[in-house]
Amino acid sequence: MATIKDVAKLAGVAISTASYALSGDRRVAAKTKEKVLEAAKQLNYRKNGFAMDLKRSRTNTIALILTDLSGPYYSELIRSVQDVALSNGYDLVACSSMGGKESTAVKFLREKRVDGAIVLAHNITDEVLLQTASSNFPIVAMDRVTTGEGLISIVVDGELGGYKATRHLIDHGHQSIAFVSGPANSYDNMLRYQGYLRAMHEAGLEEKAKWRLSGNFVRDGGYKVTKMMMMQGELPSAIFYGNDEMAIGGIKAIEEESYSVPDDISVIGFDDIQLAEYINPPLTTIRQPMHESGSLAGHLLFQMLNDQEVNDSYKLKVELVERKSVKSVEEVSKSLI
Amino acid sequence: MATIKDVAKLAGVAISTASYALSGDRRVAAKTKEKVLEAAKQLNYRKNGFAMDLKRSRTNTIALILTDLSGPYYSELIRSVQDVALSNGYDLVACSSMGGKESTAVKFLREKRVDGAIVLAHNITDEVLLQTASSNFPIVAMDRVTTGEGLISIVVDGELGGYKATRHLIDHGHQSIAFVSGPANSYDNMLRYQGYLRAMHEAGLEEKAKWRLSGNFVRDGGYKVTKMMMMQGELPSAIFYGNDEMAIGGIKAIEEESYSVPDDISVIGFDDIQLAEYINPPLTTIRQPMHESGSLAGHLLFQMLNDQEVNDSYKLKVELVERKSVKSVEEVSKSLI
DNA sequence: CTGAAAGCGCTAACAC
DNA sequence: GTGTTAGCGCTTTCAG
Repeated sequence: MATIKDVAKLAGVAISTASYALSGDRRVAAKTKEKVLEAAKQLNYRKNGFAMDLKRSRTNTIALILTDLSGPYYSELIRSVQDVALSNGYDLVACSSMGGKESTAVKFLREKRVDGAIVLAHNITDEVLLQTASSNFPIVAMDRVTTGEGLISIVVDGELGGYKATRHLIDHGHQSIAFVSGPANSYDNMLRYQGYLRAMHEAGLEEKAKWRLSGNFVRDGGYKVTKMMMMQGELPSAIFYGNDEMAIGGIKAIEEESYSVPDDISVIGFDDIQLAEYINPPLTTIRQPMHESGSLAGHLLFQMLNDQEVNDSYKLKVELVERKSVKSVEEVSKSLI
Repeated sequence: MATIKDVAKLAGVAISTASYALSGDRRVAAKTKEKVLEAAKQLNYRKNGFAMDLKRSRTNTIALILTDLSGPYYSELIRSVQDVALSNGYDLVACSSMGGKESTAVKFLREKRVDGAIVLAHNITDEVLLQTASSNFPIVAMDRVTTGEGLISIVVDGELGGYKATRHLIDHGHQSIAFVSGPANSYDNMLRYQGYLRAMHEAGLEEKAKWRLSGNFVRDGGYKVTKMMMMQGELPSAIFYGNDEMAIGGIKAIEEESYSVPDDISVIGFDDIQLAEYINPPLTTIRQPMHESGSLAGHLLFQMLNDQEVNDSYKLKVELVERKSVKSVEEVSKSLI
């Protein structure tokens, strides 16, 4: 591999001159520059990125760390972060935290291969974040509330979301409402559940233990849990699934047993993933402000990178998007007559 | 930022000893090692990744380059590449080629910030690929046929796909079949179109110019073009959309005009994106073997990285997945009686 | 305008 | 086992 040294030699100039010429410094004579460029081309010279980063001790790159690069949910988020990065003249790389402590993500953080990071990955411990972040290595954590030096957090108001979802069901006359939760250790899930409880209590409704089930935030979990619920006989009139994936699985289960959504059972989800609007019936759900949060995360990161003051935690509002998977009980009974 | 030098000094050992201790070389005494580790912890020492890469002149990382990180189509591909990378002990970063020559992607390639790359991004020119690839910087290009030193390619048999799709329609008795194409400069599109033509000619059918329209591979394009077609009056009995996105837009247009898919018009797509199975009616389409191609790309890259021989181009088969958007003309006419 | 030289932080011979 | 040292390839003073 040709180095700048080779280029300089071939062009018959000093290394520094070659460097200047290559990086377009204006003080090299046009003729010299041309010579260098020619030599570079001839040698198929490629500058070595690390050497440069090492010297500059800056990478001009930020990382977006996700649990699973292949998850389809993040598209909007990724896009907005990307836009912000681009408009700040920074590069963005995405990497996965699969593999926990050994993952690419953790390596990137620990070894400072980037100038800062946005992390949306629950399998990275708070400890790692706290240890890695510092004023010259800012991190924006999403969906968790850890803060510290150089570490700020953005969360979405899941409690409010849970409340809104449940309230929507109650407002439509539902009294028996099941909650299908995600993993027990999930902070998001807990918030959504708390919102659910608040709405239920406020309306003087009771949560039935047998209608609180866990589907682990995955489609198949929602499916299985719903099947189980149906086998037990007594059914709720509405189900609040902790996320859309589970709701999609749930709807499938419901329809397989020849019940109809929303005629027999109303369903509401959470997230508003892309699929939500395409399934049948289109899913009423709580929309996560992906675009806003990505964009906010990006901006905050750059503010920190530029040593500007930022708050250390942000909470984003959430909204209900009404589609066709919830029907009011009055309407349902009317149509039965 | 503490460097290894600081650690060594605090621990009272030489730099090399510190380095050995930190990287777990077995020849340092347990006690020394402990001292070093303790010092490192105290200083909150983080090793500098570039310095290491520079020294080692290897990064243990490969890049997956996509046009748009936020595209949802690639999930399966990303996952399979990720699996292969992980199981080879390599890290994977994904980056976007948005921004063309100035993009992160091109920078990563030119500056060799990784050991090799898989690129699925049409806005990166063949030239860049050819220039950057070399025996010690292998690149696997997907969806294009450029090859060169250290550069191999994987394509999916689009011609066959186009043929199969069209043939499926013909086998269902359709004679007037429209083709909605993607961008004119798209290689994929061309292949699919050729397959379409081959099937048409083989069946002695004629392509009508007015039924060959371009929807630019986007949903809205499919929608508009279909609307236009419908306004012109005479309708085909089936439409082959160059990709699923356009088909989804097209179906919307068709239904807005109170026609039904597949009762009035049969529709077939290409790609088998996740949505395809969820829309109404579920879309019959040609499945791209995303998982297989990702996995193949990964394996080939590692073979090249390990200086093993590989072919320089691979072509993957494609299969039809039959769902509900195509109906045979006999069935249709029967139901009209 | 050009050249010599000092490192950036780390690894890996090599010598003790 | 541990210390010394020579770079990896580049940028960037500082002299000339």
